[in-house]
Amino acid sequence: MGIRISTWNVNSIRIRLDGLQRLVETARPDVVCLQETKVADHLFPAAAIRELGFEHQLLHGAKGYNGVAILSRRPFIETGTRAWCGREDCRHALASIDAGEGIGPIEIHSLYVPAGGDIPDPETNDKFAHKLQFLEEMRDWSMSLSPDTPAVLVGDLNVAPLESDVWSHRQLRNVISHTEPEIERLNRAMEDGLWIDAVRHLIPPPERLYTWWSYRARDWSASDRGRRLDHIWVRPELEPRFDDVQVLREARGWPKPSDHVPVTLSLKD
DNA sequence: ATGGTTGTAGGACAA
Repeated sequence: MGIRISTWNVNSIRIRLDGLQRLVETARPDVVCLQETKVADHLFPAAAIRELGFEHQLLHGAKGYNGVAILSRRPFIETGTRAWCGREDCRHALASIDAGEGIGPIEIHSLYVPAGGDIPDPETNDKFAHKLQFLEEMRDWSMSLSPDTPAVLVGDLNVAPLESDVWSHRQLRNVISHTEPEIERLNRAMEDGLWIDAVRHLIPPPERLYTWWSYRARDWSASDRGRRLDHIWVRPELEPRFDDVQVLREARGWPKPSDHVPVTLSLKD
């Protein structure tokens, strides 16, 4: 049976329902993890999404900003949310789901790391300080996870760590998402066997790979000034289950696109 | 060169 897990920063779920349907038809996910749903739970378009086959929905949203969700064809075994940096700002939802006979239950985490504002100085920019603190907390949290439970962490981590994750390492090295302090902290959160970057395991550098293109470009595809901000990490024990990864670049060209595209991981039995 | 666009809002702010 295996399992297919998609992650997508939708930048408002209510205006991305057509896109979600296209994602479901194209990538055939069993589980969809969303970020930036930008809607309070009682206004979430649950019925329309149920129609797409996702009967089980874990919502963790707020009015206007942030918001994460996990949509599943299969029942949840357990669900939860987590507050980061002492803030209840709807950036993390988790659910355990049966991934099939050979794999068993896995814990799936949908995460939305703060973007961090514009100025890469934690002294003058509180948003950047928050982002760095969040990334530091990711290591502590990762080390606290049970070593027995296979886990997958997906979402908009808002950091493009590798040179081949950005259109120009030189021009972005002082731009938030690709600065040294962010990359250091993101790497610390993965090191020592905590997580494997599943996407780069299956599509290794130096191949360029992006999941986000700014809305501000005249022609996003022609200029192709993208960054890989959306990630899928898995605990090392799941590595033998890797089957395939798909970055749905074409979604950036859909009508009313999000600025992020979906990423899908297939795990096999 | 310090722009440009999208979204939630129904003005300013976040991304």
